[in-house]
Amino acid sequence: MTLTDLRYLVALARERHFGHAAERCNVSQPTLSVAIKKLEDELAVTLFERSAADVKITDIGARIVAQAEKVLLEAGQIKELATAGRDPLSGPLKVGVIYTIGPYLLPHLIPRVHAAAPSMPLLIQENYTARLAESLKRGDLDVIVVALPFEEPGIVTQAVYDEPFRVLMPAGHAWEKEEAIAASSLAEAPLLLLGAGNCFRDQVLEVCPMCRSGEGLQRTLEGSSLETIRHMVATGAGITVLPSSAADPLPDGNALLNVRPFVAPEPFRRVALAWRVTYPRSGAIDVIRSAILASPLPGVRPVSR
Amino acid sequence: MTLTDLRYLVALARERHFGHAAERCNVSQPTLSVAIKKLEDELAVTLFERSAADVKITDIGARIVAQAEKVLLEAGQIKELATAGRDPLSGPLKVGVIYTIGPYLLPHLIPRVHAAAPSMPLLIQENYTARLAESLKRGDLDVIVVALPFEEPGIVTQAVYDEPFRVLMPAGHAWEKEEAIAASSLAEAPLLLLGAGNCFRDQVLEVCPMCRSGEGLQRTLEGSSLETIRHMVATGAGITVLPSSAADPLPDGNALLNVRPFVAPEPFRRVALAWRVTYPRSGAIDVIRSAILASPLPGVRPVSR
DNA sequence: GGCGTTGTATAGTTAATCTCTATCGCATTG
DNA sequence: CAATGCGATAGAGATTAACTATACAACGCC
Repeated sequence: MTLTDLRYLVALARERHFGHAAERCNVSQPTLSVAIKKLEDELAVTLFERSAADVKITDIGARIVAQAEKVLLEAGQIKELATAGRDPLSGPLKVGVIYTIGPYLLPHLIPRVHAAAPSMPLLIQENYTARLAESLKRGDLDVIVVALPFEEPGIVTQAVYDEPFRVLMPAGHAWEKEEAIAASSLAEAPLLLLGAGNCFRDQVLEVCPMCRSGEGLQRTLEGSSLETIRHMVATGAGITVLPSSAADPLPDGNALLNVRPFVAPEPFRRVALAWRVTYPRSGAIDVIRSAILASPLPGVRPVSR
Repeated sequence: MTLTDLRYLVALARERHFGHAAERCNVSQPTLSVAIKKLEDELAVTLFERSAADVKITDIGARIVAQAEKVLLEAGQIKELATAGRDPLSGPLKVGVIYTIGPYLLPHLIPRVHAAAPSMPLLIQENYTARLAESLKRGDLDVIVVALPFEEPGIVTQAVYDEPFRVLMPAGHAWEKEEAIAASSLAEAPLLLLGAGNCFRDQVLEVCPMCRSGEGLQRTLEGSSLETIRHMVATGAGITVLPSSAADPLPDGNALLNVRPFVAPEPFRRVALAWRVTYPRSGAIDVIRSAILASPLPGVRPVSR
């Protein structure tokens, strides 16, 4: 029993004439004849009474035809589902973002994606890189925004932008008069750091090897956020390093805080998109990339593909 | 897209492993692989993300699988319907009976058929032979009980029983002392006849050629029934001829009526079943035949097949 | 970092099936 | 009784579906 057989069956029930039914199905009369006979043999039921005068459907035949119509209807729904699902910009997209990007990117990203792909709602999760990677591989996320380096089997990454680091210090700090800060100076002041698990913490420590080795005065704030740290800096608890997108939006004449770049070569992080190689909705990812690049993130430099 | 493809699809969605899914479908892994790929091409949608680690279903894939399950479920119903409908003794049987048999046969027939085939309800229509024949050919009836001769293209008949004719006369009639009546005598008395269209009327006239030619005293009672005629005979309005099943059930010592056979050779009618050659439920017809033969119709002689 | 393992895709072949044209057989009709 | 209409059947050809064998990719393990 195939869907084709059922189509023949329904056509014959409608036409009550093998020739006409065959024509409607764009097949020859013998083809339809044989198919119906095969169906009857398979079901071990007489579906039609053939006579010279006309073709009559049996009681059981009528019931089976009604069921066959239901099957064909449901099968048609499959094609409709496929057509509707063909558009990579339709259907929800599960996006993951690391904590140190989310608060600065998402407010810009979400409306831009919605404008570009109105029928692609975003389901967003913020988390550590490691957790995002796990969810991505498991299929709980479709695409994630992380900082490089990020290497995972089965995952491809695409750099989107580079983002320089800034030094944040309270108003009245000794370095206030400096134009730019040398990375090596970081060990001299109490440096406020995010907790373990945040890749940005590691990247900052990378910038300041002395801090990493524990020679500096750094203090780790577990379970905190860049925003909390910023407030702490404002109260004079120490200095910190922020990505430009988090540091630069502040009005430069902020009463409590000063932002300074590093001296060249500026340390920076490279932010990338990552998804499973097998993920089929590449169009959706393109939309995300474009929306990120269209977002006004101060200080960032796009990475050409 | 075939039902087989959908079965593969559902299996793969369940197993999330091409090899295991193929095994469950009793096909080789490449067969299933190719089928899924063909489906994906046809629907122009990626249903699964294949990777070394595992097989993930896409969002659209999951929706299509759910729909495929629905299709397969409905398709399975077809087989169930066929199985249920395979029994010729299941489902209603549309039976037609001529007016001069129905009242005497049906009270016996119906309970016997119900006993033999409890899930085959009878839908019964009484009518003239010509009308029954029309309904039978149109498919409004499945089998009819008529008197022979009955020849119709596409219709087969099977004699069931022979039924002798009887003479019915009022008590005190001149022929009361006769053991048997000669057919030729019928022209001498007022003979009450059914209206045109009843085959039994013609058969009676056949018995008595003089009556047919209008030489007798016959009176036709249009729109009447054998029972009405019997009452009229009882009131002395004339005599009549009845089939034995209608005449003999009377207690012989009926105060108002006398029943006499004809002198040999007794005139009789041959009652038969008729159905379309193409009618598939021959088992149902066998049940009807058996039930008729098991009915206590006085005077009738079974006709061996 | 090469190598074995696991798992899917591809190639090539064979077998089944589907569909076609041509024709038969049956029944009705003029 | 020939003509016609219609479904069934036969035989050929083409398509498709299945198999086996093998390639290929990704990961894990010494």
